[in-house]
Amino acid sequence: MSRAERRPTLADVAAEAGVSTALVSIVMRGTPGASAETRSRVLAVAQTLGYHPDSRARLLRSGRSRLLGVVFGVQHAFHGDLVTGLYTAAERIGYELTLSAVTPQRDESRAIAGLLQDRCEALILLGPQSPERELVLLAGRLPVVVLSRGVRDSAVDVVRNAEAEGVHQAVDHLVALGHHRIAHVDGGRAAGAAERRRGYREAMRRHGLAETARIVPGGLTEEDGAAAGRALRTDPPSAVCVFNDRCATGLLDVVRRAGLTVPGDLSVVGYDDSRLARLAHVDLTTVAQDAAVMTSLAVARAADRIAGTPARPREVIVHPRLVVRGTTGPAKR
Amino acid sequence: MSRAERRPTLADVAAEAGVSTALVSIVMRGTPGASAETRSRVLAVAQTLGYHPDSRARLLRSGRSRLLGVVFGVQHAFHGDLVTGLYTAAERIGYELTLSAVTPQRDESRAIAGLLQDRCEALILLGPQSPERELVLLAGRLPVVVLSRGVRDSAVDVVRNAEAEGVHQAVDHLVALGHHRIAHVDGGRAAGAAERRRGYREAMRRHGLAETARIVPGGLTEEDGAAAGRALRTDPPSAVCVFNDRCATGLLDVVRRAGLTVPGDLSVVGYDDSRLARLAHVDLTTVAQDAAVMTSLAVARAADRIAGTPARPREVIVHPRLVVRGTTGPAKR
DNA sequence: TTGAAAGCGCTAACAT
DNA sequence: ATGTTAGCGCTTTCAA
Repeated sequence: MSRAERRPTLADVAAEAGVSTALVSIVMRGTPGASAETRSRVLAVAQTLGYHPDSRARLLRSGRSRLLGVVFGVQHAFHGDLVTGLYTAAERIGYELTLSAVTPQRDESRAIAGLLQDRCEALILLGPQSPERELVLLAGRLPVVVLSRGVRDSAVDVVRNAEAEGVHQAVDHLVALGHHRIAHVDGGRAAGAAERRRGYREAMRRHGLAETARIVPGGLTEEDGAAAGRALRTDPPSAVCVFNDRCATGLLDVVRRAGLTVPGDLSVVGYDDSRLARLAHVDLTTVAQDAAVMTSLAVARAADRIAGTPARPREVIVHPRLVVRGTTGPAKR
Repeated sequence: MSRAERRPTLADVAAEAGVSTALVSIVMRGTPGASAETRSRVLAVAQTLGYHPDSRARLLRSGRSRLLGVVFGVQHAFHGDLVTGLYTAAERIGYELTLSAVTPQRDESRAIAGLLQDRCEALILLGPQSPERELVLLAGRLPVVVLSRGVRDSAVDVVRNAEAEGVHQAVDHLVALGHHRIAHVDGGRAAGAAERRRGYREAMRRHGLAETARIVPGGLTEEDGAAAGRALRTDPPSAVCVFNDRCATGLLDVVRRAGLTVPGDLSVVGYDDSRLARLAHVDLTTVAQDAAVMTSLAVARAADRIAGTPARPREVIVHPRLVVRGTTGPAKR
């Protein structure tokens, strides 16, 4: 199993094909300026030699990297959806993605530092935790687009959801089904939680239900949802809007084990439209964030900033939509 | 917010500090060969100029990238754990990681091609789907370490779990609790499923329970588990070993809604010890794969291959262990 | 301890 | 359509 001693270079291909390196370069990049005959011969040689261009040398020479750095949370399921969309969007406009994960042992600044060394032309940060001043500092060095988090400073571009609006839709839906005692299990200090909480209060007030509004401490995880479910057992409302899908499934599990039926005794709405919610046996009514739209906006914005195109508005709001499934139904009597 | 026109280079720092670029290079790398005085002056200049070395140029010149390419599935929760471990292990021995994701729109060969362009020195593939011959071809170009999948060809290094052994432990545990009618919900054609199925058969035979062995078609997802749960409802066994944790939670959901108690009426064992299993309200007895061990082995193996150190055995087997939680209990009467 | 000079593999300007 | 030449920013001999 002999491994090639040295990877073949442009020069090797050129020598083998009997042409100049410049010509091989032209062929490899698919740029016009080579005869069809030469093109196919060079390609054939490259193929047999197992030649692959060295992107580092390429980028070093051309001065640009056409690289978009992405910081994501390796735990975070929704980030998976976003990364998927980012790849697609970046490819469409001729950019590559460099991924840098945040893990329990590798914090955000480490992840970012790695990308800076790679000479990314812009950074796309998914729900970053860094303090705002660090993001602003970073934005002084290169374009920064933040997803799923608000940033006040004008140096940073933002693409995010109209969080409150999603909750409005959820509450409207529940009210239309005849519910009045609608509770909200919140997300604590998680990104977006404050806004969703506000959305809940607004919607309840708008329906004249401010009196029955009830906010239960929740969180991001199934665990948090389970705790909230236990807290609700003594005096259950007829419907509940939960911070996210994971939390909602935890809650569902607990209330069902307590003997309540869903949506008979309790209607439940999640948030995210994660794969979890779509599972047939979960079948959770939820608020969908459009990952495809968010990511293509983010990539487009990054590209604009790199190109120096004035991009306005700085903050793009994506509108969520309610996906009605099986966990919501008419209020009893 | 003015953005720097051009990033400062080594030459800029050298000029500003009044020394040669070679000397700055020495200082920046922390290599011996510069006076303490020069060192601090150069460092100060670099600091004020906001100089960051260009890793591409650096790697191009030094001929090595010290880069390990990792292919992972964005969807796959356990891959998140593995990536976490890989970062830690790689850092320990002075390698960097380059991540390349497989998404619904971006297949494995695309992910691998990207890494090859980046001049990774070795590839670590998490549960790859590519046909074996492609992996072998790849291994002809650079060291390849495969995790969580067996590969017969001797060109590819493998780190994987003793899948069958995990199921042995699960069955032993259930038998010790007095169970006889133990079913297995399998993983179909998923990676590792055949082995786990075999492990189940072996264990049942060893306990003289070959007669009562029963394999129910399952799969990887909650959905599959739910279907298996429905299939079991008519004639439920007293215990069931499920292919993985996700599938197990789907099954749990269905059987509980059908009125069975766990572990009173039915004991359930999962596989993976995913975060899911550890949740307090799920509290699933499961078979743990040690991600930390697997990843440090994989990284060490990759480094050995890169260094040309003979690495034996080619296939490293990591032993799983049963984690007993709340979904298993004594058989009735 | 420091500097001069020669590339790493590639692309871009300019010739031919 | 093809070749020549000059670097990109850095590291690495080799000399001083």
